[in-house]
Amino acid sequence: MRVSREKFAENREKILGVAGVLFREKGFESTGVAEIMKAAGLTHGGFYGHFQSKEDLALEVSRALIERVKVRWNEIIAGAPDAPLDALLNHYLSRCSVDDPGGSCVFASLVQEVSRSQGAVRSTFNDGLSALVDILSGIVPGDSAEKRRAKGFTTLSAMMGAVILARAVESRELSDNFLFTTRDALAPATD
Amino acid sequence: MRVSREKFAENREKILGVAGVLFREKGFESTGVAEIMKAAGLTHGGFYGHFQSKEDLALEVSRALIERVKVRWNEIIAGAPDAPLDALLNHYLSRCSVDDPGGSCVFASLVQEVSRSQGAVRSTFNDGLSALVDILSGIVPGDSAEKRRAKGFTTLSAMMGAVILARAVESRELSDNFLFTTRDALAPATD
DNA sequence: ATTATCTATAGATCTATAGATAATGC
DNA sequence: ATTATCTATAGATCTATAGATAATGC
Repeated sequence: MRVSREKFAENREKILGVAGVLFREKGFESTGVAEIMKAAGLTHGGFYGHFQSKEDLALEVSRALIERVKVRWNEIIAGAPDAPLDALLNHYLSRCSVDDPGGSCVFASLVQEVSRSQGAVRSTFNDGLSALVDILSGIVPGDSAEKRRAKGFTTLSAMMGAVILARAVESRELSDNFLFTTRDALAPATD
Repeated sequence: MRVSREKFAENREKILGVAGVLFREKGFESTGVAEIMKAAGLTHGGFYGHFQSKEDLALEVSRALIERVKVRWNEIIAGAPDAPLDALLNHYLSRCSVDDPGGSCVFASLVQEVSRSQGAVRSTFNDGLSALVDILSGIVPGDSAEKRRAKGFTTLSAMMGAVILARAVESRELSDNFLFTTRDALAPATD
């Protein structure tokens, strides 16, 4: 049942897409190759025509998802020149982020698992986090470049922590508290 | 090779101890029963004389480690009545925390994995997080009880996020930045 | 003829159990 | 006699591969 070159490329994108969702929802380790291929509408064995290994797929998915976060953040910032930080916080610290891990920030789903690993995926995550600090440093308030850079680190820590904890608790009320107290604290009228 | 009742209880504690370290270092899923028993100096099959299942062990370990975090936080607070928040931040946002996951806060290692699960372990984590918010609400500055409670949520988010990100990055410099900018931001001279 | 996919399976895990072994404690 | 541990293994995963199948594209 061979398939055209075009369809082959399409299948590859399909695998990357479903893997991106499943990895974020269930973690790298809990998501099997067979499960990914089934979700893509293909058979298990066909996977190895597209990727050398599961690790290879994990790396490509990580790169794509991290790039997507950066692009999205920059779009939101460009779209709200008057209050870029507020816009970004409203986007990131939202119930959407918390309730749809499969479609949201890859770091908020997978940092801990990746922290325990070594290799290319971890390096990619490292570079991605560094890039997010840089983006934040450019939009936070602060008297000096040094202070703004420090605020980049604290802002990312608070954002990530809030989403992670908002996902961990079971009641909507507690979850909302983590999200919205952090959003309000990071985007005060005066700073 | 039967063993005395006393030794049996000792072996159980040993299993709980090594499992606590291994779970925090490698995650629940990546740590096998055989590996735990080997680290405890016992054989694989003997495990099921002590615990009904791996899940049962995970629950007992989670309860013990969460209790330990609460006790430790309260000790630190009681030991520094003049500046309890500073003392707690110095303890939590330290290189020790970051470099020794096997001996540190169970949430900073396992929240994400537990968030993806359901059942008793997740409920235990939920209650533990709620308790930590309560502890923090009691020591943060603030004009009203409501503001202090809000600050409890933001403080926990920032603390947890900083340690998690400090573990994720590869360079000592980036890691220190997450830790110490957050520590300084949460414990300002004036607030 | 080439090649993308499928079927089937090897080999390496992992959790859990069954039955044997041997020391404790009545 | 009871019971904590050990040996051995069942049964269910999971990644990766080998060989067959069948449609594309020269």
